[in-house]
Amino acid sequence: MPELPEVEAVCRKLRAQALGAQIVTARVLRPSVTAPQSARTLEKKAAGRTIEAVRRRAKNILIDLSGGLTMRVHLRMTGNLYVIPDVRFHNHFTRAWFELGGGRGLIYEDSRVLGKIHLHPGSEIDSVLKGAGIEPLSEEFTPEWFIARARKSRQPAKLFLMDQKHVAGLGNIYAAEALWLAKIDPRKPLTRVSAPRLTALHAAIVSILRDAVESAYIAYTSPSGFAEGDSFPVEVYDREGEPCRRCQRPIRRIPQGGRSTYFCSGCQK
DNA sequence: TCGATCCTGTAG
DNA sequence: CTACAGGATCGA
Repeated sequence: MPELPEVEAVCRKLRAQALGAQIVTARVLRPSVTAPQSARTLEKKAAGRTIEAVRRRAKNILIDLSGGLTMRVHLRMTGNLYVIPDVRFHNHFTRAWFELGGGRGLIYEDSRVLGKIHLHPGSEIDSVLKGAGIEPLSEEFTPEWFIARARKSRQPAKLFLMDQKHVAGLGNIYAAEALWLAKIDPRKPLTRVSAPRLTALHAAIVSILRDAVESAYIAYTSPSGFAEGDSFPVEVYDREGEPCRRCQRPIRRIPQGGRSTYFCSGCQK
């Protein structure tokens, strides 16, 4: 579920619902979620603190707590974090819950339990996140920056986009979508892509992420409270064998870095 | 740069 | 049953 847009949407919603709330009790149902940190320590240290801010850096959700502690949540593949009216009604995929004032619940659910919840002193956060690449929706992410960076890597385009140390936040879906929009072959190193086309890729990344944040936010704000999957209109992802909407040739699926890459070999050169 | 690994659910 | 999953890390 989560790439940058979904993580951003989760943050926005948490801000609207949990800012200023106190964590009355914390409970970790699956200790592997906090490993290598101690689940009991998180339970003890989070209890009694107030949620002062909710921020996002790369795909990390940063929840600043009173007393100078920050709870860092990484959703990985199947994690989700949201508020429910009554903490007692969490489902069986819940791996940790936090009782908020008034009996509401901040729920961390994660069917595959690949995600993480870690506690850090506020002073430690910068060093923990220092490996994360540039924020693609920030002012600093310019075409010039992107072209310079792309020229330094010989990775295939798709792997470059998914490598969090370059640009933070793109995942398997939006990396493929951006390459389709910019008409770039995912196997081709960006060192061999022209500057105009890299500029197009930069623009594709920004516009896709912007749109996807809105789609994800709308999906999460839908009547059900939170939604499974958003309605962002994908052009290639999970469309193997279906016709490319530009040139009608069938979308292909190939393995790259142990993941599936979807693309159109007709118009992505 | 590839493969295995973390863990569980679901689709074919 | 097998394959695969919107992520990231580690060792060969």
